[in-house]
Amino acid sequence: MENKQDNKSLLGKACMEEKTKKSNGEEEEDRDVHAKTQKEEELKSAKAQVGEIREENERLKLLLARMVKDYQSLQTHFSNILQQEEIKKSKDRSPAHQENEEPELVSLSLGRASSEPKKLDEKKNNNLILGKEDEKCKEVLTLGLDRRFEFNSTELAEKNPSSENTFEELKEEEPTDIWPPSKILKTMRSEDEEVLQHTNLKKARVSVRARCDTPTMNDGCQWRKYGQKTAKGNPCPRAYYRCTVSPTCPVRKQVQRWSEDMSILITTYEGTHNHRLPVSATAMASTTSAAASMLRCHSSTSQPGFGTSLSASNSTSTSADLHGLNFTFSENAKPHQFYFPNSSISTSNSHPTIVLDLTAPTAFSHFNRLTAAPRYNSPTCLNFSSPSSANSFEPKTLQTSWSNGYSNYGTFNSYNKNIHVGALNLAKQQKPQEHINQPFMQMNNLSPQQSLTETIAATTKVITSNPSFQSALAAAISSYIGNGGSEAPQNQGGGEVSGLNLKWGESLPIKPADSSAQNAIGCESTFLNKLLSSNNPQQQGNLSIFPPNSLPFSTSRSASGSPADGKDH
DNA sequence: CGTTTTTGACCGGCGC
DNA sequence: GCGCCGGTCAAAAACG
Repeated sequence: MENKQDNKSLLGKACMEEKTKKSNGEEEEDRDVHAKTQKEEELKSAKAQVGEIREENERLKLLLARMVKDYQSLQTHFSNILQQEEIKKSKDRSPAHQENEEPELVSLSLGRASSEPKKLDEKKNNNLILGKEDEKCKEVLTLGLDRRFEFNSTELAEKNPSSENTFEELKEEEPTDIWPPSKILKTMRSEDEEVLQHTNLKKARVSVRARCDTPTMNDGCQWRKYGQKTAKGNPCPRAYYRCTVSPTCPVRKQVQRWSEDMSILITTYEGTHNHRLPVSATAMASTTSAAASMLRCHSSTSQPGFGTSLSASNSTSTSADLHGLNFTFSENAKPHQFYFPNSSISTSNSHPTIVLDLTAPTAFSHFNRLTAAPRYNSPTCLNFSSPSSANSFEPKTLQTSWSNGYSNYGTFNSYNKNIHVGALNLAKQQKPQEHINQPFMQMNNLSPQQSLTETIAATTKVITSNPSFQSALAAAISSYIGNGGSEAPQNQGGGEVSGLNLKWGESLPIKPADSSAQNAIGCESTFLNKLLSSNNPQQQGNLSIFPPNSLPFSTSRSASGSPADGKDH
């Protein structure tokens, strides 16, 4: 480079000296020098670009190396703990011993991923957890990365629509079970945890109860009915649906009218989508995922009667599976609680179930009766019937089509921006004869649409806007970003969490779920979506959310024009 | 004709 | 072991 510059200056000097000669041949020579200079500048900029790319490459390599390292350390932990478990199982464990161990198990299991009961056992000091928390957090997050790899692969597959197999192939390797890590971890947990894991393996369920005049709730996903049964204790048949967005998607849902108030539809979701969701489906998905993750937290704590809150002493960690993304985070030193509005948690069933009651306040009395019913046998019934209008995140306008899907667009006004979100359409237009419970709806004075709008917003909002939830999430993210986050590029479409400039999310082109979606409304009432919604004015019609199956802190800016998302068939 | 729904059969878990 | 029950399968029917 320097030589070239020298040459350039020499040439320029020579040029100046000989200018007086003014011969034609010399002018041509002058032009040649200019051209050379231009080429050299181009070369320079190109080299600079290459350098930047190299740097980026290095950063990515470092990130990958870190991930691999974390994975390996976890594997080491795994084998160590497995050995210790073997040794321990050979001994008879006294109940007292179990009791002593339990608090630690609680603390660890909350993070869902971690696996170090024995390590901590050695320390015999809960406070030390605080010191170890960061490390734990890293590991926890690392476990989450397993999932993120999966999602990343999805992203890759979407980036390369021609290679659709990418995701499929990876999926074959990935367990399609809802809680893949739990399978791995199962063997290395204590017996108590194994029970808990077992319940998780039995698939946590999120039951959403909402007023709905259609046979099925319009949650944005595509479902195919595969069975119907009349369950005991309810004259209304229970319909079984499976998600058909992806052929391998394990998600099922059951839909049943509540026998005591047939205007209320009970939709029970089970599983996590292993594919990208249409934007219109993210509202419900995020709600149920958050609830499910809370349920996992709940089930992984063995505190009695804590249905009203999830709390633990000293240190807690919790995980959230948002849009299929596993977030596991910890919060130190201070107990925090997650309140579930209108929700109840039941672990007495074979399947741990959390019930989100999205019926209007008017229906709340029913809900109370319901939760007292033996089937749900819930210790708790939380009233959230909404008072939270004070919440600054409350959207000024919200619409939903979960009840009928007649209106066109859901718009919420947030941060002084109108964000038009995708249509939430799920339900196909119903045939008249399918409105089996219409009379009940006619009896219902409250507009189902309105009530559902308010309640779904409130539900998600309360779950996700809980300061503890946010701070825990923010702590986890900042912890992660703090570790590797310098590599995280600036995301123009990122959202902010708890005041942290955490850039995340990915812009998803909004696309109606299908043709009928244009007549459906978007119900992006979830606080999460708002939280993660894009402030990116450049991408009209795009909404930055947690991409269902993508790297949460994606380094990719590929969102725009991704051909794969929201594709309905 | 391809896709979805219906519906009886089948299966596995659980309690007795 | 038996029966009940929830859940799934799969062939047939219905639908677009």
